[in-house]
Amino acid sequence: MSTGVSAPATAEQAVFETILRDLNPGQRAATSHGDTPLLIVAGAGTGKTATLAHRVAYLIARGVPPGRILLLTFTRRAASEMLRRTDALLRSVAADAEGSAARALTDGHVWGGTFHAIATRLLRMHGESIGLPPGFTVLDRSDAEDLMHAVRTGLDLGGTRRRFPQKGTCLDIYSRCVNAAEPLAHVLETRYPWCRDDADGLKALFAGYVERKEANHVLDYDDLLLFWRGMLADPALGPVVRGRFDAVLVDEYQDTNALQADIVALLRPDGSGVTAVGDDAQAIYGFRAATVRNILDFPTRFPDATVLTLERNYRSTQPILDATNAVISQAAERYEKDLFTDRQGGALPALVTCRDENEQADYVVERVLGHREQGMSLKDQAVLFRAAHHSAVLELELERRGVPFVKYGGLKFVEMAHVKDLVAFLRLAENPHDSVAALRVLGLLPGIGPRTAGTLAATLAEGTDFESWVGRDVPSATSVLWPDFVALMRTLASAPASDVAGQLHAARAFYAPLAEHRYDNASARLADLEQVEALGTRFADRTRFLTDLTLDGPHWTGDFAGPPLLDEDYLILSTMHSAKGLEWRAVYVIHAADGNIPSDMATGDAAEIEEERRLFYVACTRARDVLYVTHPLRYYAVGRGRSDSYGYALRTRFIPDRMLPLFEASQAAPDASPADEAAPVVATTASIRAMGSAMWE
DNA sequence: GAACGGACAGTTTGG
DNA sequence: CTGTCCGTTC
Repeated sequence: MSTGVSAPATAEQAVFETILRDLNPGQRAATSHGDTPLLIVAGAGTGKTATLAHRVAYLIARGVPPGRILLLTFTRRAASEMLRRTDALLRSVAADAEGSAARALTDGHVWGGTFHAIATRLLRMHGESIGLPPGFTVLDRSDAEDLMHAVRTGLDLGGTRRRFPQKGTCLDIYSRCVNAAEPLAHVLETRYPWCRDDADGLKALFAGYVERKEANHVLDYDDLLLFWRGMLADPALGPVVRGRFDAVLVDEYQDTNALQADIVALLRPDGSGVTAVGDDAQAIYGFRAATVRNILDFPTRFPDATVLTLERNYRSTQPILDATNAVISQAAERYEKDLFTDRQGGALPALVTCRDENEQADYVVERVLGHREQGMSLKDQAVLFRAAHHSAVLELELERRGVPFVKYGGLKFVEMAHVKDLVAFLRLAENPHDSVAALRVLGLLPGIGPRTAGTLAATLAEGTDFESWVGRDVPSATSVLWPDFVALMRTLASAPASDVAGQLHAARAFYAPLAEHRYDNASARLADLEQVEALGTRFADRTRFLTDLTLDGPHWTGDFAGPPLLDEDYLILSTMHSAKGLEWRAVYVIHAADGNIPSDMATGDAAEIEEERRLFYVACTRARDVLYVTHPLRYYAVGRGRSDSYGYALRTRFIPDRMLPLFEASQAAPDASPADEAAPVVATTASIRAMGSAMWE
């Protein structure tokens, strides 16, 4: 106990008390837990983010320097949210405390970010000692596919004669092997049985891919983790990297993979200072080799681990919780958790049947505007769906009615072809060995196809600058532009790295006429490029710009050409995956039909269906006050042209009939003609035509 | 031989 | 809307 007169001790006590003040007993225990390994199993809405933020604050108050705390999250959005809360907490604590204590609390920065972003930072600092080129650049998913494709073509594996897995599939298989630490044969056997016969080809392909990455001075997403682990496993370098951190906190631990769990264990071999937070009921990244085993095995990996469970839900009303508890209770295996709340009031979640997608869109827009009239801003509401394209009809309706929205997930701004084109100029200037960037940029020039581009890229890679391109013999169609192009590249390569916007401007000036020739809707695309240039002004140097764009580019798409103004109100549209960790007062889960959730792309085995169930659970548990689950009965045939054929869809299997009492079931348009609803037509024009053709075939 | 333009098909989730 | 295939043009 304190001697009673020591003022600092008292002040310290006061600081701890302030940090713990607003927490419940479970959160308090987690926040103030000592140095032994800690696993917090936290149900949806139980204040997981708050607890982690408080724990970081508590560690700092206890004297751990902020710069020695590593906070690993799943998205940068989550990291900045958590750090913001930690910071606010420390500031309020510091305001009460004495001056010297206050300074210590707000001094220095916590290392916060995704595994990939932190890996990049550490590799830039220490990578050279394991032979990593200092100027390495990072390939995003589509760059990696491009490289895989180039290698496959080089090995003559992709020809039309033989069937060989698509480049995307090849990359998935490769990535699975690396992230799950499973041998190729096993991955093929268990997950890609139709590629079993291509094992030899894939091995050759992967070897070539790895070789090319090395020669190109590039790392893909998987490499970032692989090299981070490699540094930690090195007897000389490991202790150096490890020695940077006293505490490692991992959010969304259920969605980490074997490689990431290794990294955590290598950072803190005895587990001291490790805090992992997760919920096995919300594991939704199995397709990316995440494994719930990391949570389940945590106590085995760290025998002196403490496991705490948070069950008190602060987010949702009891009726919403009853429904979501029922959804997850059907899961085949899980840690029993029963979430409860004090928020007893509130309506049953709505389960709304719509005749078709258009009616669903109408219904959602009506409800959104209705809630807004009652004082719920658009930002307090979100529409969630399984796949990015599921919001297409809704987006049109929102645009038609002038409702602003921002869409998360799906094709990102930086993944659009013209944006990638522009950025590729800077990437090539940054790293002339990057053949993916080189091929992309060269391919833009008239007269240059894959072949010529390959030769030119190879010449470039022999040197370190663009001299070898000066005065080079190029196809006649290229010769007019070539000198300007080479001049541009030389300018970019020698330009001060700090002037990102200036470099983008120069590249844009060169690229604009090429884009106009290439695209029909060039003006819209050129407007996007101005946004990229504006984005560039926010970065201090080119390396950061390129890295951040690759690892965490802007996520918005939709009716905004750029980021919405902060004071503007807008509706959130998001994939269920991107909604993870977030919450809104009103949530609309649309397309809750079998085939969409569970996606018929993911009904291969029981484990996949279980993951879809958890995904649906994640979506529904985002709701605080009101939850709508809607599903159209009728889906018109997709594809080009107007087709009058359609099929029927059933309500998602995750809400079986016996769960109906937990919902308020209704029709989106109660005025529908009774005949239409009473006897649903089962025939489709397609099925009738099929019957017809069956007669004469 | 290489590039280009037109036609056509497929399209989960994400760092 | 992008990737891919194929016939035509340089």
